[in-house]
Amino acid sequence: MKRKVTLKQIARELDVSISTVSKALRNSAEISDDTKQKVQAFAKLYNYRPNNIALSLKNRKTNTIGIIIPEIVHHFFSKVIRGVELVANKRGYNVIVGLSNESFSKEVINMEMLANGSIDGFILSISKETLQQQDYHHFNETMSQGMPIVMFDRVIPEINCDKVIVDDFKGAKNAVKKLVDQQCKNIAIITTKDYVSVGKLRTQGYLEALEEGGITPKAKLILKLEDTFNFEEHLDVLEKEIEQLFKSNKKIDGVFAVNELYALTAMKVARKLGFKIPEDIQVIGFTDGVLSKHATPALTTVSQHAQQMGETAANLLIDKLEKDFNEEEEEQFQTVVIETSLVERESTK
Amino acid sequence: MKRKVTLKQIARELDVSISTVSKALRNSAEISDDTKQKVQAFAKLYNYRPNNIALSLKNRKTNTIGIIIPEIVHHFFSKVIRGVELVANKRGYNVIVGLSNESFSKEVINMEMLANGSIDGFILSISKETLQQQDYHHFNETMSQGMPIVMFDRVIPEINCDKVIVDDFKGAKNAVKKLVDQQCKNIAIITTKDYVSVGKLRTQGYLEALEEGGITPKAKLILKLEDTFNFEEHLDVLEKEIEQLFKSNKKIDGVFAVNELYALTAMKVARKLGFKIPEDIQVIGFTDGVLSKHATPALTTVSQHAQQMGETAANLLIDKLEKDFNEEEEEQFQTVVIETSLVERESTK
DNA sequence: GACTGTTGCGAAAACGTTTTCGTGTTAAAA
DNA sequence: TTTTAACACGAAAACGTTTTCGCAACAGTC
Repeated sequence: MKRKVTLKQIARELDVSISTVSKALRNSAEISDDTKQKVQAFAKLYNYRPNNIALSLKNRKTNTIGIIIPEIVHHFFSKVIRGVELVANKRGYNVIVGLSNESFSKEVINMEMLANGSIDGFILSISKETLQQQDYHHFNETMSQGMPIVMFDRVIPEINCDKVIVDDFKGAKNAVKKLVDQQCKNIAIITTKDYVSVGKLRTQGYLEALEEGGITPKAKLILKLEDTFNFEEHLDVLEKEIEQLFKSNKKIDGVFAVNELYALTAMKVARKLGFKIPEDIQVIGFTDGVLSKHATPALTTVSQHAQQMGETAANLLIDKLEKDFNEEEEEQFQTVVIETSLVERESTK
Repeated sequence: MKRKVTLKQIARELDVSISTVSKALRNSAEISDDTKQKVQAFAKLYNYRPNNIALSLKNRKTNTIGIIIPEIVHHFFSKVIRGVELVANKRGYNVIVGLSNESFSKEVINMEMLANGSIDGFILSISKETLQQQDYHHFNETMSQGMPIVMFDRVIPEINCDKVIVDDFKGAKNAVKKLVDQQCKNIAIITTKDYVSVGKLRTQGYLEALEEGGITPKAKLILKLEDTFNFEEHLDVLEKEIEQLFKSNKKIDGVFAVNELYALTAMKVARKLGFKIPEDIQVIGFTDGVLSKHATPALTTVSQHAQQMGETAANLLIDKLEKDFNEEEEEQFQTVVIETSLVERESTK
């Protein structure tokens, strides 16, 4: 087991100084061709590679970006990571992943763990618990120490940083508009409580689409679910909630759900109750997931272009990291809005 | 924007030496209580945290582990990551993710990028291209430099390292046995070409289950697909292949598919051809995915316990990293086999 | 022969830590 | 008073780089 070879070892072997080795390897004009050849040959033979950690320390730059997400077993988030990794790698960066597991304290711990020199900047999506508690000190502290943050999807208006979001309002509005155009008269929405910003925005989109379609929204048709509850593990609870919705509103002919699971479950319940999709009830979901594509019938959804979000976030962050800080002209933050698109499949006419 | 405070700055402010600050913060007995208090108070005020990079350099230990996977937008792999992250975090490690995208060269590049000091060890699953080319020099080189590797799922017998695998053979055999027990007489398998080790093993399990059930395997019922082809993007091709299988074998009454996509598509095609599931044809998949659970009918699958694989791999790696290397008693490698379990849902009787 | 310029290389600092060892001061023991 | 021991702290090395600067040796110019 041979240890990794260092400049010092090469220097000792060849009886030159460390500086000479370093310069020879970087092809400095200071070094004679003879010496260069000797050193380079030796380095190649022993497969020398500069130690990243030493470089990071010297350059005060790790070329690594941290991404903190609430959950990784989730199509949306894993696609975002893919996007981040893609551009990060292309631009010479590594990606270090932290999972908050939707918990405030894990989010804080993860960020503190990485903020002490391990990375150059963050890309993150805020955990539900943090959103609820509205405690954002860790974001502000991190930024005040000169570490840039790019937030995506779940963001907070009050925080000053780059953001990549989807036009939740417009996406939802278009989806519901589609239902209205298809002659749906009683369109229900299955959404989350309002503290989840995306849920709130999508609900607003729903309301506006209805109004523009000349339909008066009815409170009975709006099902707001507690999003902290883990429905994936307790599908039956979700089913009951939705069944209740259908049973007390027999005339529902359209459903807009703010995520994949809600939409799928809605279809399942509807089918159980004897409705045909899309003949009796049309359903649209909101997601970037794989379930929709393979569902029966395949689910029409609002696509969020998760990978593109990841790519955009990574580019934003790296741009900021590599920007020349001589130009001290008041730091500017951007919010990039990714357009959603409606992927029409079989659950709508 | 205040820079992160360092020992040196604290030392200068308080007019003591760097050593004293360092010792005071670690509560060394060498330092007087007075000085300790002074230093600790100051450090707290300025929110001092030791720089991880400097520590890594000093300790020649990064407390970071690298995980290289072929694809992240994939339930199995993201669950593995979750498992890895869980125990890594618990044991004080960070996780850095590299995606090979099933490509040999990206796998090599990613590993080289991380092997130069950025991490302490690897957890990885081999890309398809690497498996095909059978070029494993990068694994051997990495290990010969003293960096441990733990492989999971897609492994190579010839390589000496810790491994975490699923009992593909047994899992497949049990699944097919279940079909046999359910009186299926013409059981087809949809699998991959043999260079994918897991595909091969699962096929063997299928064969043995048939033989034990007194059924003679028929070549016509074995569909081996080229796994490098991206079926997720070209579902129609996959459908045609499977449709061909059904059409030339009208008496098929059971299907065992080595992954989720194949199984789901088989169900879809079968339904299209007028078969009822599970009445006419029973289907079992192999996976840890989410599609199976939400399919209609819900798919019976062999669960791989992906998260557990990740946890096991992480523990194996960290154990090795933290093992006292004084005991030079011939390094031992383990292969941990995770038991699969059959999750029975609606696609079987 | 004295100056200038070029070439080729090494010493040392710096990045931020931890840790070993040395040392000056003071108090206790002889 | 002298010796010893305890105490409190600082200097310096080390981890592996890069880079600035200084300097010796030599060649060329006047």
